[in-house]
Amino acid sequence: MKPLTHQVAELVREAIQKAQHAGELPATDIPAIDIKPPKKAEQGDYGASVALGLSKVMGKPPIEIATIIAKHMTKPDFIAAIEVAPPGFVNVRLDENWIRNLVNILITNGDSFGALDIGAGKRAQVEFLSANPTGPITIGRSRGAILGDAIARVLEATGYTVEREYYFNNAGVQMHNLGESLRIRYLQELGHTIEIPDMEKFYQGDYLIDYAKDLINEQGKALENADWQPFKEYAEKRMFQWIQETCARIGIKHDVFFNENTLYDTGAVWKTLEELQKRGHVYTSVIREGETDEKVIAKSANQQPAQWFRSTTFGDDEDRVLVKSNGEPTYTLPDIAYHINKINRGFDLLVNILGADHFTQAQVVRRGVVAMGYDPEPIHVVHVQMVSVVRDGKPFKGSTRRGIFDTLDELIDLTSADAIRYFLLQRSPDSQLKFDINVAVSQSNENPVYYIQYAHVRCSGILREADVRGVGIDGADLSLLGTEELTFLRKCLELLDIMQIASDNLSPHTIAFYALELSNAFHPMYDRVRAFADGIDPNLQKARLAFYTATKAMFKRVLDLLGMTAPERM
RNA sequence: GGGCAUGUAGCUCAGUGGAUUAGAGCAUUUGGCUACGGACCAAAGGGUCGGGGGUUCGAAUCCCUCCAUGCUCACCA
Repeated sequence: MKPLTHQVAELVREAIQKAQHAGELPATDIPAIDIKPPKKAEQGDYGASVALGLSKVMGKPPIEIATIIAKHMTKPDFIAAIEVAPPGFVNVRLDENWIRNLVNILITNGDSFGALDIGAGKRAQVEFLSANPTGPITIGRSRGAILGDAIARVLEATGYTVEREYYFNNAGVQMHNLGESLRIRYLQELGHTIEIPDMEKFYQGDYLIDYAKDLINEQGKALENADWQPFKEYAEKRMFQWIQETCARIGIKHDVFFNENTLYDTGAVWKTLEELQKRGHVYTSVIREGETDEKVIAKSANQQPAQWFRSTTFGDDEDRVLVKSNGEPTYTLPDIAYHINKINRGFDLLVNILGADHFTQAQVVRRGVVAMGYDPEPIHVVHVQMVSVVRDGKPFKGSTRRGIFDTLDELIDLTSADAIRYFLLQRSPDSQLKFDINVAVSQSNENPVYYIQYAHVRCSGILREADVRGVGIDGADLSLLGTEELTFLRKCLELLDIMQIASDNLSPHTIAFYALELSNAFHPMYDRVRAFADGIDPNLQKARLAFYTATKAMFKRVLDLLGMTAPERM
């Protein structure tokens, strides 16, 4: 199903075209038609303001244009009435029995309600959390992790076949240092007196002491004379286990772990360089072309030449180094190769979640992709702003365990996976985020997570009661549902528009907001629309039970889309 | 200094050209439990949409400018 706003827009467009053919409206271009719910409910369900904009080009008063449009509009089964309102709106009223039928749709297919076909037949990849396995997931990274997963869920719901990918590098200096750090811990645990060398490079995390003990349990002294490599491999294995365990706790699972090394093994990195050279976008020089800073010039006088990407051709402020003077590539080169690899895997949409601090790098890579002759259009980079954690009104300082700061694990322990997912998804990625631990753990009306889940719990309560009383919903007469229920069902219908927006803009926070609005529509109604009131008509009771069955499915669906649980009891 | 982003109610934030009145949650004030779970509900107060210009019939939304805040401008990874 398409969002009704889109269907109505299409009806309006067709009506204008028909009127133009009939000579009742001048043959002008038709602008994009925006359909919005009017401010006041009594003005209808959807309104089009297109006549106001057309007034000038068509040389007619808006009200006249609106009247002509309304006259030519066809009326599908979901529309009860088409009306014209000053100064020139075309308003549409939905058919109430059609709305009531949403109850049946939700009961039978609630778990796919709001699904769209935007991405039907298309493949999307979402790359997120790509962190080198040198430590546990930090709070800082968790926002991107949860956003990436939520975007993947949105894309799945809007028809895409989605792969979640984790890109990592296990061959760099950091991993060498990690291996070396574990080696030192291992030797220390065996009783050797080893000084911790360079504090800058040494990984201080106490977990390495635990790993060293485990390693001794498994292999004894066998590695006493080994170099850093087996330690690096062991640390990496453990670290990935840890990262994946943390991910599992919060509902995240990657389909593909892509090792940067494969880009070297297959020669892709150097092929990328050759291709860029062939295309004339690379030069060899000790210094950036056009460098004017005398300090930089003086400093580089004795250096070996490096290979530069002339990214300024593609709008960059300055050219970037691809291969350092020591012959090693910078991250830019394998990053470009990686993106080419992704494009060649045939995805229609490539989403990449990065911190705001990676903005420049992402731009360089994009320019590299263009320089390689590829269309960068499928690549969408979402940058997330910082998240700061607050407890008791003060910046949160993580665990006192040495070397492990601000882990996502600790935050899950302190709060809950549901709370973290909701609070991190609640805001637009563009806005900086304050995560207040006190609010996230509070079991009160400060906490929207409980407010939303409580709606599901209340529905469950009603259905439990129905079970006890042996009342079923078969043959429910939905025409008995009143305005309160209809208001809620109209709200349910909005999910289709929300999904469209969330998918188009890669913005799951709209769903988080919607979940709160839906709860806001639910609770007042729950108070008044009772299924077990004294002396209630059995037919009305049955209709309302069907309605609450649908309502429960609706909350389950929305919570699913956010990756949150829908509890039966709290 | 350049780039990107942000600035909307006391607080946290939605809202990327339309309906005489700019929304939500929390907080504040007032009222409501013999009910399917009160982790709830009803009502009220609270705004020069950072400042100033401009475009438009119409601007929180588009353009210019200024101010404030965050991130970023490596032969780092």
